[in-house]
Amino acid sequence: MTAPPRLSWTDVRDEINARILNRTYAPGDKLPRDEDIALELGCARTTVHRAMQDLSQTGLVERKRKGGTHVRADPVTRATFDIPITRREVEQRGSKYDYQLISRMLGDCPTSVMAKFGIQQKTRMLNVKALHLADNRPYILEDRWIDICAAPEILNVDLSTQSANEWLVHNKPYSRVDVRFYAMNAKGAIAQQLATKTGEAVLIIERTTWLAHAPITTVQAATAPGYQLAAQN
Amino acid sequence: MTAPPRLSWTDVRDEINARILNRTYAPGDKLPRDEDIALELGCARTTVHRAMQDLSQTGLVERKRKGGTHVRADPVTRATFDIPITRREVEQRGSKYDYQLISRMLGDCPTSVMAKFGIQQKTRMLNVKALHLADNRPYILEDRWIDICAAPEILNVDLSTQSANEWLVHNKPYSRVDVRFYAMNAKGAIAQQLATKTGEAVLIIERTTWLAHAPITTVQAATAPGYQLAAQN
DNA sequence: ATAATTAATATGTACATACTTATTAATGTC
DNA sequence: GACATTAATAAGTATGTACATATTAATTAT
Repeated sequence: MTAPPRLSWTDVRDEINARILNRTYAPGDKLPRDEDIALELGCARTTVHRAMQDLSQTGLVERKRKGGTHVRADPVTRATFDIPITRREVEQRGSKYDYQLISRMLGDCPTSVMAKFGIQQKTRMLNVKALHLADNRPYILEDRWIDICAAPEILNVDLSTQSANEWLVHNKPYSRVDVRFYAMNAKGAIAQQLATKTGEAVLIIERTTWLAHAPITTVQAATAPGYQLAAQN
Repeated sequence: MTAPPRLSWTDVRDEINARILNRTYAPGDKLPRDEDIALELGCARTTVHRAMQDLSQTGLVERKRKGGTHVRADPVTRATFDIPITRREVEQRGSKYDYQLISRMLGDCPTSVMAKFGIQQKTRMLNVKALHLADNRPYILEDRWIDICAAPEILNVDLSTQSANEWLVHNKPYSRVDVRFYAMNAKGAIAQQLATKTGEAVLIIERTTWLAHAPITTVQAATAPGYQLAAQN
C-alpha cells in the first residue's frame, strides 16, 4: 500500500480543522481531550498536542490547563505581516532602489516621541529624515528618532550613503517592537517629499523598538499613495 | 534548592535569543547543530528543537534540513494583528455599540470584486453596506459582497438587526483569508456616512475569504479618521 | 568534464513514558 | 451559608529512541 503508516500532526490538524469547518465542533464547543482524540485517530497524544498547538496559534481554538480545548466563540481574523528592510522590499518588487538623506539633526526629542517610548524625560536623540525611492519615484518617507544612549555609533555613520533603517536593522537588535498602522493626509513637507498633492491619503507605518525596556528608535514611515500592505499567506 | 532541575524550552529559546542579541551569533551566522546545543546546555535535542521552532516562527532564525540553522541576515519585523468582530472590538474599548444597515442589493458583482476573488465570471452576489457605531459615532463603514452560492442562507437573514459581519463569522467558516491595509481619501457616500470632510484620510481594511477556493465574502472596511491598528504584543 | 548515483548529515516527525502545572471540582470546616 | 483545603483533571513539558526527509557532498559512470 502507498498509505502512510502513521498519522502526521498536520493530518491531525487538518482533520480537527475540517471538523470545526463542518461544525462537528461548533464555535464555543469543547473538544475532546487530547488523549481521546489520539485514541480515536490512532496516534500519540504528543501528535495531537502538536496539532492543537498550531490551531491555537492561528486563533482557531483556545486551550487551558484542566479547562480543555474550546473552539473560539468569537473567531478573530489573525494576520501576520512581514515588514522587511525598505531596500529589500523595493528590490523584491523588481524595482531600482535609491535613497536620499533629507536631514540629520541632533536634539531633544519632542513629547510625541517620549509618549511612543513611554518615557518621562526628554532625551537626546538623532532625528533623521530620509526618502526611499523605487524606480526614481518616492516610495517611503521616513522620519526617525534614534536614542543616542542606545546607539551612539550612529553618530559616526555616514547616513547619506546608508539608510538608518538598514544600519539599525543590521547593528541594533531589539527585544520588543510596537507596530501600528494608520492613515494620514499628506501635507507640507510630507506631501512635497512624496511628490503628491496636499491632502492625499497616505498609509503610515509606525514602528518603535526597545532593547530590554531601553528605547532604541521610533520611525514614522509615510508610504507613497497607492501603497498596500498585504498579509503573509 | 529552588533551582529548576531541568532546562525548559523557553529557557533555551531565551538563551539563544540572548546570544543573537549580543552577537555571539551574528546575522547570517550558522548556529551549532541542535544536538550540540543540547549537549552544551544539558538538555534533550527535542527541547532545543522546540525552542528553535519558536525562534523560527518569529522570523529570527531560518532552518533548513541538512543546511542547519542560520540567524536571518535581513531580519524582518514580523507583526501579528487580530481583527475581531467589530461589535466586540467596540465593546472591548468600553464603548456602546450600534449598527445601521444602509443598503442591501442583489446583483452581479463588479469586476473589482472578481479580481479580489480571482474569478473570471460575473457572479450573483449580495452587496451589503452597513455602518458600525461606537458611542453613537461612526466607527467602521463596511461595503461587503457575499457570494450567494457560498452562503444562500444570508438572503433570509434580517440584516437590519444583525450585521453581515457577525452572521458570517458565526456561520461561514473560511479556509483562506486575504487581508490588506491601505489609505484612501474619503469622498462622496463614504465621507458622508463616516461624517467626515471630503478628502479626509481613512484607513481601509480589506478582507477576502474563501472556503476551499470558493469565494465567500469580500469586505472593504473604511475606518473612521484617527483609527489605528496596533499589533499584538 | 559532466551527469547521474550514492552516501552523509541536520532538521523534522512520531511515539511511549514520566512528570509538572494550572485550574476546576469536591470536600470538609467554621 | 461562606470559606479554606484537598483531590482530580487535562494540558504542558522533558526525555530517549527510532525513523523520515530534504539537501548537500562525495562518488561513480558516461
